Amino acid sequence: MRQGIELLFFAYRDFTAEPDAILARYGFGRAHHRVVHFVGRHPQLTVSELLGILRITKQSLGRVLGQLVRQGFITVRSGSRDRRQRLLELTEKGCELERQLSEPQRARIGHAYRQAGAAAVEGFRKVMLAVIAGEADRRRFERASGADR
Amino acid sequence: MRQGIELLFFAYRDFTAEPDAILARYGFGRAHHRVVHFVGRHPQLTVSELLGILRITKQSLGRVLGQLVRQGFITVRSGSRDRRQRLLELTEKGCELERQLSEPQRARIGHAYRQAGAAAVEGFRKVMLAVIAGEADRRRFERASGADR
DNA sequence: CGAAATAAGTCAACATGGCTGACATAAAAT
DNA sequence: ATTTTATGTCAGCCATGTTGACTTATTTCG
Repeated sequence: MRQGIELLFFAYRDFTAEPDAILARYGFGRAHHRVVHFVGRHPQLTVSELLGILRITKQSLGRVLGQLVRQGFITVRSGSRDRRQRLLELTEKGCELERQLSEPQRARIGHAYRQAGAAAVEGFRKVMLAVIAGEADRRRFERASGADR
Repeated sequence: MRQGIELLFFAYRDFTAEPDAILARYGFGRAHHRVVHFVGRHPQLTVSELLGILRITKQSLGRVLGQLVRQGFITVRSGSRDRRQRLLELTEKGCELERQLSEPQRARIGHAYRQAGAAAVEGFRKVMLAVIAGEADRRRFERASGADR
């Protein structure tokens, strides 16, 4: 039980260390990474959806999102169905940043998956899903999910 | 692959949410939790060992550790073998705090383990261990480990 | 023994990224 | 026409990370 707690601590610590080093070169932090990641995975994500995922305040998000938009990593356009919404998308530059940041993480996870084997990965997914609190968040991970968001 | 990345993000986010709320009642933050956790798990831990685990600077640790010591959650005494070392231990009050903080995490992990089953837990452990970068850190998780540190 | 290395602590200053609270604007919904 | 919703923004606070400089006590090593 307590081992599980520590596994999460150490894994997360090492999992974030490499991207953090890359982010520092851009003058960015972990918060920027999270935004770039989720906008990359879900093009046309709205601000409030992003707030719901990150569980931070509008003001906290505003700071990092503003920097990413002003520096040309993310584009914003109004929704057509609801013109109040801002639909977020990565620019080419943003995609490149996302690739760079996720590269070490994909390598680390890929290595871990190969090392552990397919059956272990299955178990890993099961446990991690059960750790996640909300049914809504768990649904993001449904198999062969074509439907985003 | 990218799912694995997100699983770690969501699991860690939910995993830390409940203790954070408890910590706020003490005027503490996540950093205090980490110190209390590792001192609890490894009585007589030294300052430099703790620094190695947390991967933060002496100054950052000094702040939170100082608060915990001054407020009577942790005791410090000099090592007998090496009198430069400070051996850290939880007080009764510190143990109580540790129990309180770990309670929701133990519940969450316990629930996830039961939900997923023993085989899945085995796989979870395998993958998580392979995500952890350092051989030394992985050794902390050896089976039936009686030997600490 | 004396010099160098090590464990720990401290001061100061700075950055990131959380937070609250208050308020503004545009668009949609009622 | 009013209210609600989505978003943005200003100001200020706090926790926790950072670098750099320097001190003290103790151990280790030539």
